[in-house]
Amino acid sequence: MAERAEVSTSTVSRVLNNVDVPISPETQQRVRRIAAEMGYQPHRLARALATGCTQTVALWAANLRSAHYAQVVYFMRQEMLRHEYDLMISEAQPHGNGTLDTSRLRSWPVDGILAVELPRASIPGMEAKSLLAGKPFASMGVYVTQGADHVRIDFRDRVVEAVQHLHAVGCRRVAYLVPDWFEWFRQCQDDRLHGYEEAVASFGQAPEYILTADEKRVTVGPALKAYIASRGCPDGLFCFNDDMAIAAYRALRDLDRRIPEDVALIGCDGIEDTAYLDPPLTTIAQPLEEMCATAWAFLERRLREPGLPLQEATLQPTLQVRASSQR
Amino acid sequence: MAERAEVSTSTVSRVLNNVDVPISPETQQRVRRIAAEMGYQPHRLARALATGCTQTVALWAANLRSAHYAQVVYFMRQEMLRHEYDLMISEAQPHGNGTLDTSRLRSWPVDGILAVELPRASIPGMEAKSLLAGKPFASMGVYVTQGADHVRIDFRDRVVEAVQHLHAVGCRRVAYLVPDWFEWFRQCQDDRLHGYEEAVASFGQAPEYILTADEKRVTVGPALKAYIASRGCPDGLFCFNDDMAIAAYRALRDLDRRIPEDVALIGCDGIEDTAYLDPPLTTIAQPLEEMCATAWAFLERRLREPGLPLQEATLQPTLQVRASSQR
DNA sequence: ACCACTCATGCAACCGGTTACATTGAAGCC
DNA sequence: GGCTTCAATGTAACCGGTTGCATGAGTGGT
Repeated sequence: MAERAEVSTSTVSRVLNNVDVPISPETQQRVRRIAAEMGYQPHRLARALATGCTQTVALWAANLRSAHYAQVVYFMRQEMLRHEYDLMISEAQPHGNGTLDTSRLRSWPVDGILAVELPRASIPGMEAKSLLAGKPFASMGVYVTQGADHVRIDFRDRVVEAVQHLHAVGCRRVAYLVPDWFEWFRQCQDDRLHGYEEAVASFGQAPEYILTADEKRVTVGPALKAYIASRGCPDGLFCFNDDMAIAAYRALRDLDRRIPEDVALIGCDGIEDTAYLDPPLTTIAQPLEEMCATAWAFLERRLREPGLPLQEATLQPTLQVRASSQR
Repeated sequence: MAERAEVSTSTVSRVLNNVDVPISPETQQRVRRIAAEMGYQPHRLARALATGCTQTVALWAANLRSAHYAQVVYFMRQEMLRHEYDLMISEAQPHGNGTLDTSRLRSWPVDGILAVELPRASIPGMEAKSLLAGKPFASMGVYVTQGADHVRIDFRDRVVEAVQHLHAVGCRRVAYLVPDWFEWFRQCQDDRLHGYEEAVASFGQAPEYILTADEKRVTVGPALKAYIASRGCPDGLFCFNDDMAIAAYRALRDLDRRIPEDVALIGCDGIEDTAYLDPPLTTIAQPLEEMCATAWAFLERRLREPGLPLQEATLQPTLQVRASSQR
């Protein structure tokens, strides 16, 4: 502590942290001036060690590679910047047994954790809370995390609207392109699944699922082609997310199916790129900025008041109708 | 220290850190067993405070919103994961005066900094090194950071190849779509600029620049349309990056110009999405995985040996010819 | 038997702050 | 004037580890 040029360290600490202990105005000014002169930066590690609070939160995303999550990282970081917190990033790495790998997270002392789309945490009996050793936790997204602060994106009504819209423009066979973790989705109460089933039921079609091994484009495209080759081509396609929809563009083009004339297409998430596809993709856009701001507000509040009752909010995505579903 | 059930804290520390002080085998086993039993996690803050090393690095990206940087974040994180380091993310925020805002970075005690594309740092007299208060530093990308470890992507030859390829397929007026920080680019020795100028000179065309206010799609598209309206349409377009190329797709479509028949298009960076556009975009793909691995290796080495001479590497991107430039 | 020396481990200072508690000096009250 | 009270600041313990140095128990040499 070079401040000893003037007074003792505890006084300095009190002044700079605005502790509510009375301090003479002259001393305050002197300390402030000296600190400014020498460009004093309190050592955050030391402070964190003493106070037990690091001014850092972790963002835990299901899949950092997708543009959708990149957007979430972006917005969340803007939010952190405003609140003078730092952001560590992590990726959800499911163990073989279906639990989440928290070892890396636990090792770094963050004050709290923000998570996006942790499907498995929403399965009863697998609360993320217990996995995280009681760290303040807020989650966001479609999958509701049991027993934790959560900002929910309620896709159901928009999916119903989207699929009925496909029917309205003349589609008579609307399939759902979806990763084949099918049982998970049912257990997770996936809104999209329910919305799709409700919608097709409303116009008397049986649900038709096109399953793909995962969400990667290199596997989705071939799976779709194979499906069409063996069972014929639906005239409407609702996709689990925009990434899969983008893969579908290419697969359909390779098969000489026109969008939207032969197949009308709708995606999910609202990735910016989809507006630049040819034709522009109809998609259900998530209110990411609001989602991030709300989740941060929840977490920040809980950091201050750990005993707070559960905080929950539900946000509505919006259907953006573009040319891929217009006839 | 709950370990006092057995021995004293210093011994525990020595055992778990494999210090080269002789320790009896029984003690070692006992300590290890107890530690395992109680799931002991050394408190990283405390360790960091004592050792002065946090096992954390910051990644500093020019623009987190773009899919290109999202990829970099992704690959870098994979690299960190392998090496048991944690990653903080930051974004380069240029001050009004052209320097970089390092305050957020300096505040959190990371061991070192990785940066991607810091154009201004490559301008003589603005070395990033001095800005970072001597923190170990490695940069990556097109813009070479003066006086710092650097992994360079050398675009020049590939850009020459790309632009000559446009000429070879019949383009006679190849323009360069580029953000209008034009003076910066010259000062930064931007390879793309030099490559473009060299290539058009090789077939006797004068360079033609289409300047845009920034790289955002919402501004690039209108700028391109306005340019074409006033000066006519080039038959070949080389784009500063893929994001701008994606914006160009839409603008050209709106103007009823076909790709590649009316305008042949080439982008830069190799964003995954570009393969799914219609037609798929010809692009110059950066070897991101290798870039990240090399930059990490440089930084890691410098953390161990601060006095090391400058480390530099140059990687070659690859021209991926796809339908957007084929006739 | 004694000394020198090595092996194994404990002690205590330190990293750079925060904070409960003690101390000091001056003002207020009877 | 002595005693209480409170404002202003210093002291020291603590956060949870790491590490230089000291100590004590064996061991071998003479």
